Amino acid sequence: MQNSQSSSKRFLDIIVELQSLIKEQGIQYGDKLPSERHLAEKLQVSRTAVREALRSMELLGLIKTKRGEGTFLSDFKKHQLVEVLSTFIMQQARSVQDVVETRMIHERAAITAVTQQPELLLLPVWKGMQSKLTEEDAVFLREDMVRETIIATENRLSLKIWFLLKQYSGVSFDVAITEKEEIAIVSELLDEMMAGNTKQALACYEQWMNRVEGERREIE
Amino acid sequence: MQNSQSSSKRFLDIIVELQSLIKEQGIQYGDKLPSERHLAEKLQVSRTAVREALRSMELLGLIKTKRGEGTFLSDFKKHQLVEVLSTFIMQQARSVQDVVETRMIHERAAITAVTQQPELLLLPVWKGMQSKLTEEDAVFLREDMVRETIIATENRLSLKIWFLLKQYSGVSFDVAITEKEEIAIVSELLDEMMAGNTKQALACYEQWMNRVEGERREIE
DNA sequence: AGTAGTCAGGTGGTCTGACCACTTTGCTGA
DNA sequence: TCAGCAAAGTGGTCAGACCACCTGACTACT
Repeated sequence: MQNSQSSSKRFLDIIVELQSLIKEQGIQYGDKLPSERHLAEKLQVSRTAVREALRSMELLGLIKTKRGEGTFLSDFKKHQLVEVLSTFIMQQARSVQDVVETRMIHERAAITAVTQQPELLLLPVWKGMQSKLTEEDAVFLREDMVRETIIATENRLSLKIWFLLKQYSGVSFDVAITEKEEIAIVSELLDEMMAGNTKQALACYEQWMNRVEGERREIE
Repeated sequence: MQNSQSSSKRFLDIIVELQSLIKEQGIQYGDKLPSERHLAEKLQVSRTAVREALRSMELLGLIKTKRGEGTFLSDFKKHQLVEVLSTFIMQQARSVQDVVETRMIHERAAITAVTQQPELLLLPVWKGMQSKLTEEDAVFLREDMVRETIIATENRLSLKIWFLLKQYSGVSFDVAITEKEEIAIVSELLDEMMAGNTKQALACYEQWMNRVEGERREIE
């Protein structure tokens, strides 16, 4: 993906050039990169500009630098990850709806996974949730409930993605639904989950989301 | 000169100092930061060093710079996004299995979404896939098939996440299943999808994955 | 021969001072 | 009054200079 802005971001161009250079020369992970001075000459920019690009890449974990020795290409997979993620971040999510929808994808998947693995239903967390439901405030319920569900799946990657999406999409779960209603729905969801009824649990979830959504429409 | 033996990464220190400075002065998202020259003087470092730190932060989306105007603290949500992302990136996914499973989460979600939206089933892509199935190699089938499905959902974020997960988990889809078998399964999956049978389509998908997985175990 | 010491060259880390391009501000003069 | 312009301030870039550190070759002594 070319960023194609009015090219005010020189150091971004340099990063791109650097990556294609790495590809061309077949530099492997752990190998040494050309020195800053050589890169500056090769790319026809100042060493300052090269360094700004390198420092950015270093902060992202793409490279590692050792004083007196040189700059080394870091691990492969981090590389790919960061590339796409950072591109996405720069371009900004096209719509908030994408973020919300993707978050819900992970939430549905967690509910499905938990209800289909009987051993996960024996975890003490669920009973704790049930008792809390009758006592406490409903404001944090959603967060706790879903988080615990995803934690139960033991997929840390999914958990992290969900976590960041949640922060990104913001939290505004206090309108358009009363606490009583929400408690009722969540309680039903929890019951269905513990009963191992995937379909019914998902239905509860959808109902819940329908009540809760719609308030975030004019955020952007 | 009070540096530095212990942590030779000056620009990292500067980032930390910058963030505490932001906190102290109560700078809000969207507010203007002190100019590079002022920061250099305040932190008792050169403007070069300040710039290296700022460029790193910019690549992470923490700040935005406008020539002739100044440097601005970026939006809150992006901030969180990047923070979590970078943490994740640094720590590395715990296991390859997480990545595979998360990828499959997105794939299942796409299949479900498409089969439940009749208008998406009218897209010409599917018929194109069907005809290709009888002609070409099966090697790229999986990739094409799944990608088109996710594209059809029009969730760009999910697509990007899937794309990076795919790269991350690597591709080794040519063993443990013959081309003929794979074509048969994919063909069935496609048929079920076009018929709008969510459940059957997902069942096909699971069957497919079961045949294809298991070969990637000793990659890492 | 083998070892310790020295030294030159390369590397990243930092700094200085100087331009450039751009925006805002405010002053000037008609 | 207000259009126009100059100055100041900002980020963007550059060249050149040190510094701290590492490596490797060379030297000199044992």
